[in-house]
This record gives sequence, structure tokens and C-alpha cells, in this order.
Amino acid sequence: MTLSNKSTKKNTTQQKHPHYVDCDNCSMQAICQPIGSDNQAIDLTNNYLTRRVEVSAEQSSLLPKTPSTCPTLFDQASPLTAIFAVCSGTFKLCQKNDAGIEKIVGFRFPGELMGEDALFLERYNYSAVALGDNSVCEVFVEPLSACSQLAPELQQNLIQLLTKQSYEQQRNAHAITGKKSADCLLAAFLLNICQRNAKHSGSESVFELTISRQDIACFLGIRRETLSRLLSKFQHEQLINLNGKQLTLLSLNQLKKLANL
Amino acid sequence: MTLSNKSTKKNTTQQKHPHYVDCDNCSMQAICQPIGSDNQAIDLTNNYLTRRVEVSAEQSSLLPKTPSTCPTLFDQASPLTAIFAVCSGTFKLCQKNDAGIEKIVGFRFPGELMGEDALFLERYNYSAVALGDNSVCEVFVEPLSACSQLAPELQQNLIQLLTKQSYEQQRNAHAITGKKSADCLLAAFLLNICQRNAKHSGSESVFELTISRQDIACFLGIRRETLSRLLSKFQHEQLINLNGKQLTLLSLNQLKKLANL
DNA sequence: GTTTAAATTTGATGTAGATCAATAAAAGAG
DNA sequence: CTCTTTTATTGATCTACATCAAATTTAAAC
Repeated sequence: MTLSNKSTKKNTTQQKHPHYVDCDNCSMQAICQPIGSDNQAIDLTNNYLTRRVEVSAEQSSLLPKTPSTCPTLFDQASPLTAIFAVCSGTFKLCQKNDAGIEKIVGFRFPGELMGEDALFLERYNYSAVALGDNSVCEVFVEPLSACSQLAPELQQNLIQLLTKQSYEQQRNAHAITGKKSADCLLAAFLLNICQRNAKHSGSESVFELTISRQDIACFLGIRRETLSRLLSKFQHEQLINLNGKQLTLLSLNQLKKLANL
Repeated sequence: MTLSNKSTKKNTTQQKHPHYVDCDNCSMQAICQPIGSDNQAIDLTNNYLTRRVEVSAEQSSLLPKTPSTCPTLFDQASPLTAIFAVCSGTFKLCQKNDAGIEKIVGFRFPGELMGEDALFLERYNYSAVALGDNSVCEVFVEPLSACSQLAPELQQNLIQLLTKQSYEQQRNAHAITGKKSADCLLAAFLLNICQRNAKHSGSESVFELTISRQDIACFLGIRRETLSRLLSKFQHEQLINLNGKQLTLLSLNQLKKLANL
């Protein structure tokens, strides 16, 4: 187990999110494990890594709830200081275009990265907002860069991480874009989020949907009314079941058929 | 000038594409220039780089014209051997999903990369097809990898290249996805391709459109009939002019307004 | 608990773009 | 050059989704 005592303590004080990701299933793994496979492995990670930092709505509970005090991990266009891996909870990634119109460009679940695509411009490409009480691992870029100059293996791992991310990014984009009908789009989305959460939620077909209808609709590029109608339709057709926030996919096969066609 | 004599010769024997990209404007630059800024710079590039390879429809002119003999640079799912930069011409990138439905996931213009996102899986994620008579620079991955083990600076440059690509990829995706109306989508697309070609075509508002209507429509996710109607509408509204393959954007401002809203 | 506000669902109607169908214009073949 | 095939444009209709509007549920505030 790679967690420090401090982190474990945090885990016991807050039980709302039982689904912490294993380090083994985390995309950050390439750069946050001690390098070298022998017994004399050096652990450089202390220089740049902080594990399980909480990012919660409660952090700012004393302040009035305005958009500016919402639980934002980092803001679009601000200078890159660290890249993050989600430990628990869900984040939404928002991007404003030149015209100032805000769009949700993605969601991040445990084991997934945020901010790593800012390494080029050294400014974040989107804002990351916590949906509920979340936690993240934080990798500070400056010391990471310094360490990777010294350790070729770390640098190699960083390349591996970046190429993997590039691939994942494209794959997720492809899962959504180019779907014609809204049915198709929604089916693809539901399958996508359940699959991405399968490893730590324990099931491929059950997921706690903390994302609001508004946010899902915005991400998919449809109206919330349309989304609502479709969810109802899917439920009537026994494709899914929605019980509060608990989403269950009842027929993976039928959903896949819908999503691919 | 960084081109070899051989390359320059090729340039004179084939005049159909006057718009070869400058190496200075090419995304491959980080890894295809001699490293070290001093006079004793070593040139490792001979080990893995071949400049200006032609990829043309004419290559296979003796064979019957079937889809299988079309000028494909590489095929989706085949093992990664090299990554490419476009020197001249236009490529379309096609991707088949699990259901076997083919989609155009992008176009590549001079100075842009192809196949670099295959470094993780070591298999190409899409097929690259030349539209007309094109040329590319070819970087063989195995020797590149070997060289980068020896030269930390090259490895650093490779990281830079990958992070830049990740950023560009996301930016281009964002330019297209999430646009509601087809007008908006088309305006964004026209601006995008003209901008990406501005440096080597010499103009931000003129572009030789070698891509077929079918391919554009497929990429944008609309029907060719709709595309046709929109192009006619744009022409009536004096937003663009189409003369054969010559596309001219008549009002960048109005197009931008259309694209952003 | 009650009250208020926000989020979600359901209903009625309008419109953008798909689909079907027919020309028209380019591009190849001989 | 003519003939054939492919690609692009224009027209008529149909449908999925957006939009406007109201009801209902859920969550937050007190």
C-alpha cells in the first residue's frame, strides 16, 4: 500500500465517498511510484507529490455560496502549478471560449488526470470544479520537472503518461462526437461513465450519478428537457433504472447497440 | 534552410503543390532538428528521419482504382513504425469504430503531425489517406526511441512535442464540438482550416479546398445536401467565395461571429 | 417541522436539418 | 472530342430536437 498514515487518517474522518481509487488503477501511477525495481529504489516522489488532498464544497461552507466560492480546484488560464489525479468523487471540467460562452468539456472520475494537458502552455486549459466532497493527489510541476532531469527513468515514465493520456483523450472524444441522435449520444455517455468507474465502483452497470442533468446536457450538447425525456424513455424501455442518484444499466447489450449505430 | 539537396531536387520536379511548409513552421521541429545550440551540435536525425517522401494517388496509377489502392499512408490498427509530418498537400484521417462505421476524425495540413498519438498503443488509431499528391517527413519510432535514450535533450524535446500535440488536439476538437447549428459548425470549420494553412499558403482567407464535400460533411457530422445548401447560402450572403477549388473567406469578422455564438 | 428556492419532469408547438428524389456540373474513360 | 460515371446542387417533405410554458419533485433555508 502506498498511502501515508496521514492519508489513511483522512479516509476515516470522511465516509461520504467510499470509492477511493487504488493507486494501481490510477493514470498518475507512472510518475508517482518510487522508480527503480530493485531494493535500492529511490523515492523522489516526496519532492513533488502530495497525496489525498480534499477538495470539497464544505471547504467554503462559511462563505456565501456564489460561483466564485464554489469548489474550484483550478481556474482556466491561471498558471500551471500542479497536475492532479482524482482520488474520490467527480469533477467537471469547464472551458470558456473566446466569446465567453462556457461549456463542459469533460468529467473526471477516480484514477483520472486533470491539468496534464496544460504542460505545454503552462496555463490551465479549463477550470476543474468538484461535484460534492472530493479528494485528489497533487503533483507539483516544477519539482517534478527538476527530478525528471536527474532521473531518466522518470522522464521516460512521463512520456509514457503523456502518450497514454493523448490516446485516452481521443478515445473518449470519439465515444461522444459524431453520434447523430440524442438517444445514441446518451447511451454512449452512460456506457462511458459506467465503464470508467467500473474498477473502483465494483460494477460495470451501477454508478452513483452526482452530475446534475444540466451539466450532462451541457456536455452532450442537448437541452435538459430533451435529456429528461430520454432518461424517462430509457427507463420505460427497461434500458436503465434511476433510483435517486443510483444509476443502473439494465441492458448493456441494447445500450451498446444504440450507441454504436 | 534545413533541407537536403535531394529534397530540393524533388521540389523542382513536381510543381503541383507549391505550398511546402517551412521546417520552422512544422510541429515535428522539436525532434527533427540537430540538437545542441553550439557549433558542435550533433545530428542524430539521420538515424531516424527521412525527409519529403511522396505519397501520391499517382503512386498506384497502374493499378485499378479501388479503395484498397487509394493512397493510404498507414492503416488503422497496424503496428506503429513511424510518425509523420505533412510537407505538402492534405490528408484525411479515417477511423472505424467497433460497429465498423467509418468516420473522418480530422484533416492534416502542412506542418501538422500524423500517428504521434499511436506511441502509447503502438498501433495507429486511424488510417491516413492522401487527398491528391502529397509529401511527408517520416520519423521512424524505433531508432528515435534509441536515440532519445542517449540524448536527454532529445527526450525533453519529445515531451515538449507530445504536450504541444495534446494541447493542439484539444483546441481543434473544441473548435468543432459543441456547436449547435450547422451554420456555426461550418463557419468554425472554414476559419479553422484557413487559419491552419495561413502560414504556408500565405493568406488567412484563401485556401485551395481539395477536400470533397462528402468528406467535409462526414467530418462535421452533417449531410452533404445540408453542406451544399449552407455553402450556397454563405456565398449569397457574401461571407465566402467559391471558384472551383479556390475558397476565399470574404468576411472573417462575420464568420467569427457566426462561429462563436 | 415549514417555507422558499432550485432542479427536474412533462406538455404543446415550431424549426433546423435529415431524408427522398431529381437535376446539374465535374471528372475520367475511351 | 463524346460518353459515362461520379460528385455537387437544388427541391419537397418529414422528424427529432429546441423552445416556451407549466407542473412536480427535490433540496436548501429558516
